[in-house]
Amino acid sequence: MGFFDEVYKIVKMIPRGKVANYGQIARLAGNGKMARQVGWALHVNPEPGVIPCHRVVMKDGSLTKSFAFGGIDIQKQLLESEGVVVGIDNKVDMTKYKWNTEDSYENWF
DNA sequence: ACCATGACTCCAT
DNA sequence: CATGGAGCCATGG
Repeated sequence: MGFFDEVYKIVKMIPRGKVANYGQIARLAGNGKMARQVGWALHVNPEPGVIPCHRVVMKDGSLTKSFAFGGIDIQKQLLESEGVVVGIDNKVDMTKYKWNTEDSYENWF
């Protein structure tokens, strides 16, 4: 597979304690307009413990309400267990926790 | 091939 | 800041 593999590979690269948004992953996978497909890819092929999909959130930091591993509360719990503070409105501070791919070149060095 | 759906995002109100 | 509509594209019926 092409796009899906890229998505899984990239999601696995997200550092612990950081989050990424769908559009960002889509762009890294080669197609900046596939944000929805990224979410769909994670939804149909969730590999708990392998793909840290709880680190993928909306562009504004909102957690997805259709999280497939038990709900938004589980995702929130997983994030906080990694040190990512989730607000009462289920949002994270993107300016503080966003995965900076620019500084992560070493990942595909 | 067409239509509906969706873990998205952008822009106008 | 909240909401709604439009654009987006892969998948499935």
